[in-house]
Amino acid sequence: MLSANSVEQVQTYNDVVVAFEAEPLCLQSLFSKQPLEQLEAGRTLFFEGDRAKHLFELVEGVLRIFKIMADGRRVITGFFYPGDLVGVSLRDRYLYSAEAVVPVSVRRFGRRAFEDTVCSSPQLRPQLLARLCDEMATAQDQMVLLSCKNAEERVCSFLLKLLRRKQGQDRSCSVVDLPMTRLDIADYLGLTIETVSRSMTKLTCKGIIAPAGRHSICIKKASMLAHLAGEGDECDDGYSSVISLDKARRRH
Amino acid sequence: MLSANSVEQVQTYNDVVVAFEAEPLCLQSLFSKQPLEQLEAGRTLFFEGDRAKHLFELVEGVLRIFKIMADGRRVITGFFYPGDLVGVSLRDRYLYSAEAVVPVSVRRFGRRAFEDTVCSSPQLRPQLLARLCDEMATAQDQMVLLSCKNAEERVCSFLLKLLRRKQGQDRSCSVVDLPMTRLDIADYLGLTIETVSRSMTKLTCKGIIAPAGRHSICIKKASMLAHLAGEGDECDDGYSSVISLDKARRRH
DNA sequence: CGATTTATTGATGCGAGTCAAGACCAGTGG
DNA sequence: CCACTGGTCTTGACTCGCATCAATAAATCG
Repeated sequence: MLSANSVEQVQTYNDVVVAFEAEPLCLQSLFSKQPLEQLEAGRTLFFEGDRAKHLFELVEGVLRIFKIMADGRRVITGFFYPGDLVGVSLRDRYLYSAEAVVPVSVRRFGRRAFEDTVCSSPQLRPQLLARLCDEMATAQDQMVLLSCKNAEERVCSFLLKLLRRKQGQDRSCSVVDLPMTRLDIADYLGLTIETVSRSMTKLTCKGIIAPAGRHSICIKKASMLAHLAGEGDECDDGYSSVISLDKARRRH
Repeated sequence: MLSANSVEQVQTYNDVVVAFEAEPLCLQSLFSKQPLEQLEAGRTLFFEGDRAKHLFELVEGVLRIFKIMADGRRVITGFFYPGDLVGVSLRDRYLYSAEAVVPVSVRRFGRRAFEDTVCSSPQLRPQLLARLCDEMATAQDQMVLLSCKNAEERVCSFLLKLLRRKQGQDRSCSVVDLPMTRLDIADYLGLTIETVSRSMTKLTCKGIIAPAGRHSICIKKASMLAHLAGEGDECDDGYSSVISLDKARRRH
């Protein structure tokens, strides 16, 4: 298995060179020749605190990324979906644990080799930076959500994010699936399962969503969802921020 | 002013070359020859959404980093202190606004030049990655705080962080100053000023802290503070996380 | 010194957590 | 096929922490 890995490694490096000359190279292509690894639902890919020897490309399935607090509470800091790279933002140890929500397949790549390859390529370097910045932006969005959105807004934000991801690949499809459990969603949104459940019931009553089995829902009114998510017209320019300083100091 | 800047730029590049050959080079040294810029308290360094043309080294003072939501609410995602680099985790636009909490002095550096210089230096590259990972780790800690800590734990965590920063430079000094207002603290911790105030009063009554003027406090019992912050023995190994899954599903 | 901003303290209400019961599923095996 | 079982989800009743509203008190500044 180890020797097989070495062979793959060489092939990958060849690919890099070829791609470097001809086609536009992307970070994922580094992984493309690595063998697929399967992980059944509920299994752990790596633990928080473990030495971070590898990065992973998630090929299929969904991962949950979480920390366990001293008192046993779990905080899910994110979900990863096919195409995502897991572990780009780490030093020598994993900052979090990663578990398979559903059966998962990943490709593995040595962190050191990854960094070396990326750093030596003027094409890949900015892509790595961009990835990190995206992660950072996502983390900040989550902080905003946790700081000052109420239960309904949180659930709407979550559903909206899933919808947009779905529509990125298949426009005009408004059925999103929720592979994770209610407990996963609750731990991600900083709520309890009961509150998540109640919020979704409320949205169903309003006709904004319609349940389609336990692990998928149909978005009936995406615009309403966006409105309720509190992500309305993101007025991010300087003037608006100055103006709004004397406005609402309310929390909910 | 512009021409003066250009001259400084050249000197900086010379420095880079010299340092590259001789002494251990750090990211801050890139800024060392840039002119100091002053910013009075309350002034904005840059706005969320502006084109990110520069990075900044904070030389003196404190910055608050925040986003304004559509309804006018403000979320402070972090504070920056002397020695910090502002803007390392950004694409082409600032993700947040930055304001001076107190009079501030910064050095400015072109983002493009910064990235080019850093990427071409094998010494600086890992430092940049490390910075980004630190930012990411900080953001995740904040997400944990916002997800499942109560008011008192949040305030304790905040004070503890300030204490540790202080002790990093001056051990055995237990008086930390709070240059920011209660409103800043509240917007950072996802609370209201009243709750922040009440929490600190409670800590005072317990003899854990003692107010020393409005903008500084004395930490009487650092260990108690750490305990109340809920950051006790961070049991981060894999086994503990498995064990604790069936434990407490409580939030406060 | 008053004027204004900022912080503290108190009274009250609401949103979400908690506790508990029941519904809706898979599976599994009789 | 149905009964049984363990797990997940929903719904209801109640509680409590923190937000809200309001009134002082303390600090800062012209």
